[in-house]
Amino acid sequence: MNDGDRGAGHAARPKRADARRNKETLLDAAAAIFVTSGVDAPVREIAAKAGVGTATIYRHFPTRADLVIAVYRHQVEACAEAGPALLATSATPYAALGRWIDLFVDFLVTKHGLAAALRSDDAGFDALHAYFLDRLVPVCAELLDAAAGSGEIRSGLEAYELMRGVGNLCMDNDSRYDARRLVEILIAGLRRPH
Amino acid sequence: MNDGDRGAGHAARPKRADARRNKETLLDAAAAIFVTSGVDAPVREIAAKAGVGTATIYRHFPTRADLVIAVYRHQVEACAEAGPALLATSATPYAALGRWIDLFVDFLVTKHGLAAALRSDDAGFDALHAYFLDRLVPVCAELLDAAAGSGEIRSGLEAYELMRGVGNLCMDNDSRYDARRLVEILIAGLRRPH
DNA sequence: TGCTAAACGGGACAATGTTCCGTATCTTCA
DNA sequence: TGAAGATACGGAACATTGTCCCGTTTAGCA
Repeated sequence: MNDGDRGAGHAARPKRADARRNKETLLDAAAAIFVTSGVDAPVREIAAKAGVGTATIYRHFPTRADLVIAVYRHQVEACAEAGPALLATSATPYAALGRWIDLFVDFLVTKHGLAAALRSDDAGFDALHAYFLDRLVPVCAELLDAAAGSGEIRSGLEAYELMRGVGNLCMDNDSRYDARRLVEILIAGLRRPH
Repeated sequence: MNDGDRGAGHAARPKRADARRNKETLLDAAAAIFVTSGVDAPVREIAAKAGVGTATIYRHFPTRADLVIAVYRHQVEACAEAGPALLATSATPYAALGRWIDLFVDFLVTKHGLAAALRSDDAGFDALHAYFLDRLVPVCAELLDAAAGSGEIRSGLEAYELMRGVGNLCMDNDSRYDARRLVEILIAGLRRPH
């Protein structure tokens, strides 16, 4: 789906060329700023970097969540698509689950403040929340179900809850804290006692 | 240690009675506001509830962390003191660890935003962070060491990291998320595979 | 009762999110 | 090619909140 069209069948008027250009510029600027200042960087900072007014940001991305989603969409999609692939190539479903969670963790820990935003019950982040849910929870559920089906893990934990827990464990940049290790322990805790 | 004295040996002039009174009033007001609006409630709101000016808050509690610590000091102390007691009365060190973590979770989940503040790398919360560390990490370390010594859990995880992980799992009020369950899985993940 | 230091309160300032409106620019159509 | 209308823009304006300052009040004491 391109920026110029409307997605649905009957094509309405395409957006103006300068608007499309600005949207691209904003995405690049936001991506750069997010790396240095996190996803909570001031709107003015992003606008300045892109060389546009603040209103332009709100016009293209009504909420901050929309901007965050747009910036990370590619990586989220890649993560989502990796799920079935891992399930097909790993020795056991549980191994696939572990590897997929690793991917998710890798994604989260490199994005300052993303996990915090994801957790936030601030209304402005609802869209972000919903997007991650729609895109990743079903993938996780598939892996979880497979691992439960093979008898490797206890059942009864919702994918939603697991994802949220992993996200919570990752929203921490402390130097004496290793999110990967904690997540690994959490996943180990899923194993059915035998 | 009372509010009127200086703690150390040579007693300087005690604080004025109205100052002590205001400090008490502020603590009560803050406790009430924290319940309804979380520990991030606006300074003005707390000041208004207590019927004092905003500057008075800063005078008594230079950072928000100081206020939060003062409000929850009793509960934190109680939690810290429960550690050795549980170790003495539980069937195994691992059981004691589990029960103590339960206490900690109970404390955290009932305080909106406390865990988030604890996690925050915002400089203003350094004191809060340090206090929790000083007071609770040693207790946790004792339980962890005991459980490792009895061979029930894998060793190699710092108490600091575990506490932080548990704290992270608890900073979530989502209705479809149960922090206790996730923490239970995490603790289960500590068990030495056998 | 009057003096002094402590404490107070509310306004001032700064940072940031959000919205509004006059202006500039693109697109279309003749 | 040159208006006309729709679209998008930019920055100022407003709201919220944390933080600090300063003139005023008050408690403690002689």
